[in-house]
Amino acid sequence: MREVAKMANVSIATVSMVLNGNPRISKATQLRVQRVINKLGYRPNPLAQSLSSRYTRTLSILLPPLRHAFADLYFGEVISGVCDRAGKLGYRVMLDQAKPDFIKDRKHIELFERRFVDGVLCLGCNDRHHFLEDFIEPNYPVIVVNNYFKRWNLDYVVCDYSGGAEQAMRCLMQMGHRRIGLITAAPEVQTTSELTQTYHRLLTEAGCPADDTWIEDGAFTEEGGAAATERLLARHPDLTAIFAGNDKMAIGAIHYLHQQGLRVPEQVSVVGFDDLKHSAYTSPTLTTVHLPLYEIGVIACDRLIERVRGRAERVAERLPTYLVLRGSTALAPTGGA
Amino acid sequence: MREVAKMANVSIATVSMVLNGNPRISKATQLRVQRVINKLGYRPNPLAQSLSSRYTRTLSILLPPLRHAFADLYFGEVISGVCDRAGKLGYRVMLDQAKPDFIKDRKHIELFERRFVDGVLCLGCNDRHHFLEDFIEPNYPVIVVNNYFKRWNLDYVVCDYSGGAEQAMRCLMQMGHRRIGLITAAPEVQTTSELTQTYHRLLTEAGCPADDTWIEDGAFTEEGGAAATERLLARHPDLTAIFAGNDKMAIGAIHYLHQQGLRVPEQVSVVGFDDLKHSAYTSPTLTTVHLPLYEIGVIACDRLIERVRGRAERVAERLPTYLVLRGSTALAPTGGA
DNA sequence: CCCATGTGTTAAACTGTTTAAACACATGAA
DNA sequence: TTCATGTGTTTAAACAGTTTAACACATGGG
Repeated sequence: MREVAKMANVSIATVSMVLNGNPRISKATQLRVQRVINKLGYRPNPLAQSLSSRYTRTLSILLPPLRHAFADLYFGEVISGVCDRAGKLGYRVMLDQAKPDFIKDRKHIELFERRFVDGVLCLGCNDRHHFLEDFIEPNYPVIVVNNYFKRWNLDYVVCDYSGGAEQAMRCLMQMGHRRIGLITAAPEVQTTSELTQTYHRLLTEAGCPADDTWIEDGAFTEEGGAAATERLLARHPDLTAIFAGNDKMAIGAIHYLHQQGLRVPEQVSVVGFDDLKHSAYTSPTLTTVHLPLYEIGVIACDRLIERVRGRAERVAERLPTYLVLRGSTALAPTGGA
Repeated sequence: MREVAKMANVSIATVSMVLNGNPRISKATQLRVQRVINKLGYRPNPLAQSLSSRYTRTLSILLPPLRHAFADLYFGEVISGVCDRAGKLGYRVMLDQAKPDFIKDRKHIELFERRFVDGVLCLGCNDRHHFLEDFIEPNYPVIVVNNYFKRWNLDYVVCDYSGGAEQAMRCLMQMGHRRIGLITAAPEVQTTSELTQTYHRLLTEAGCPADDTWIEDGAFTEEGGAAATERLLARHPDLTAIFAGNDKMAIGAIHYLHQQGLRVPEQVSVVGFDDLKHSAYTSPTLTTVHLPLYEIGVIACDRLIERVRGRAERVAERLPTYLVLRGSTALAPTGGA
C-alpha cells in the first residue's frame, strides 16, 4: 500500500479511500491511483482490513455435535446454499461444530468476541443446546436454520413442516390408510413437533385418533428408523403405512420392512421428509416431502449478512414445501393385515 | 493486552511472551501475568496475531465446481475427518469452491497471497484443473486428497484404488462372473484409471479380456450410472455383473436394472466403490469397496499442518481399502442371459 | 475585502499482536 | 577492580490497513 501511495504521489490514506470508494476523492486522483494499483497488482490484506474495520467478512456454520456431521445430505444441501450465496456476496464460510468441549471453552462466544466471524448460522440445533442463549443478550448476528424456539427470541428461517406434513398425511389417507405409524426424532425441536401435531390433527379429523403407541423415535438415522419400525410393527402388526420425519429414517424403515419380507408399497406404504437427492434412486423410490434446503441456506445467508450490516428487524421466514409422489406409496391393502 | 500489561506492571511484550510460553520469562513473572490474564478474562485477538505472525491457523477445503458440492457423502466424510482433526489441533476450516470465476479472479492464489489461509486441501480435483499448477512453483502448502498426478509434483493422500478394485473383481469372478460391465468416470483421474487398469488386468489374467464396449462413463452420479447401465445393457444384454466406480453410480445402476424388471442380484450383480453410509440401507444392500474417507481427511489434515509448520519432505500416502460383501452380489446365473 | 462554505488531501492515531535488538542488572573469572 | 557472560525485561519497529481531525485551497456572498 505504501508503494502504491508513493508511486501515485498521494498519501496512504488516499489509497485507502480510493479502495473503499470514498466520494471525497476526485475522479482524477481516483483514476491515477487505480492505475498504479493495477500496475503493481496490489491487493489489500484482509487481515489488516479486518483488524481496523472490525468486520471479517466471514460467517460460521455451526453444526451439532454429531459424528461425521458433514457427511449428511440434509446439512450438505443447506451448506451448499450458504456457500454459494456467501461466495457471491464476498463472504467466506467457516465450519464449526458445537461439541461439548467447544461450548465448555466458550468458543461459540469467542467466535464473536475474538472477531473470528461476523455472524453465525446454526444448523440442526434444538432446545437442549443452551449455548444458544449466550447469543441473545449481546445481540450477536445469529440465524437459526430450519428450527425455531418458543423460549428464545432468535432469528430463524424454516421450512413449512406443518404444510408438508399435512400434504403427506392427506395423501396417505386418501389412499385409504388409517393405521399410520409415525417415526419422529428430537421432539423438543419445534419443526418436529409441528409434524407430530399435524399427524394427530389429521387423524383426529378423520375420526380415528392415534395414541402414543403409534409414534416412535428414530433419532434421524437409518438405524433408528429401522429400530423404530420394528417397535411399531411389534405393537401394530396391522399398520399399513409409515410416515417418517426424515428420509434417512424412511429408508431405514423400508430396509427393515424388506428384511421382514414385507413388500413396500404393496403391504406397507412409506413416506419420508426432506427429499434428499438419493431418495429418487432407492428401491422403491421414496415418496417424500420436498424441503427447499438449498434455498433455505441461500436465504439464511442473505438474512444473516443483512443483520451483520445493521438490519434490526427480526427474521422469521417460512418457506413452502410440497409432496413428491414416488414409488413407496400405494393404496392401502383392503384385506386383512 | 495493554490493560493486562499495566495491571501486571510489565510491558506488552512480556505479556505476549508469557502467552507464547517464551522460555526467557521467569517463573515469577509468568505466574503474575497469567493471574492478571485470568482475572481480566483477556483473550488475544487472532486477527492481530495473524497479522503479526503471518500464520492464520486456518485451512481451506477446496471443492470442485459441482452443483451442491457439499451435499455429497463422499466429500462429506472427508470434510468430517478434516474438521475433527483441524479442530483438535486448533485450526479453523474454511470452505471454497473452485468455480470458473473463482479461478479466473485468481482467488486460489489470493488464498495464500492475501493470507486467508495457511494451507489448502484439494478434494475431487483432476488433471483438467490447471489451477493446481499455480500452487507448485511458490511451493504453497497444498495436499491433494484422494487423487494424484503424474504431470504435477503435488503432495497427496489416496486410498488404494487398485487394491480395492482387485478385491471387488476377484469376488465377482469367483462367483462365476465373466461378462462384467464397468462404469467409471473422469478417466483423467489417476485413482479412477487404477480402477480401470485393474479391471482389464484381472479379466485378461482370467483369459477373457474386455474391450472398450464393456466400459461406460457414469459421471459419478446416480443419473449417469443409470444411463451408463442402459448403454451397457443395450450392447451386452448378456452381462451378469456391473462394477461401478462409486456407490452413487452403482445405486443408479440398480435403479435402472429394477426399472427394466431385472432382479439384483439374481440376474445381475452390482458392486460399488466408496461404502457410503446409506449403501448399507439400499434394497438390496450394496456390496462395495470400503474407502477410509474419514481417515483420509484426518491424515490429509495432519500432513497439511505439518507442511505449514515447515515439513519439507513430499507427502505421498496410500491407505488400504477392503471389500464389504452385502446383498447386491450373487453367483452368476448359470442358464441363458 | 473578509469570511463562510465546500472540496480534496494529508498526517497522525488506531486496530492488537510479534519480534529483534537493546538494555539493565547480577554473577563469576581474571 | 575490570571485563565478559548470562538472565530477564523493555523498547520500538514491524504487520497492513482504516479513520478522523486538520489543513490547504478555491469559490461565492455580503
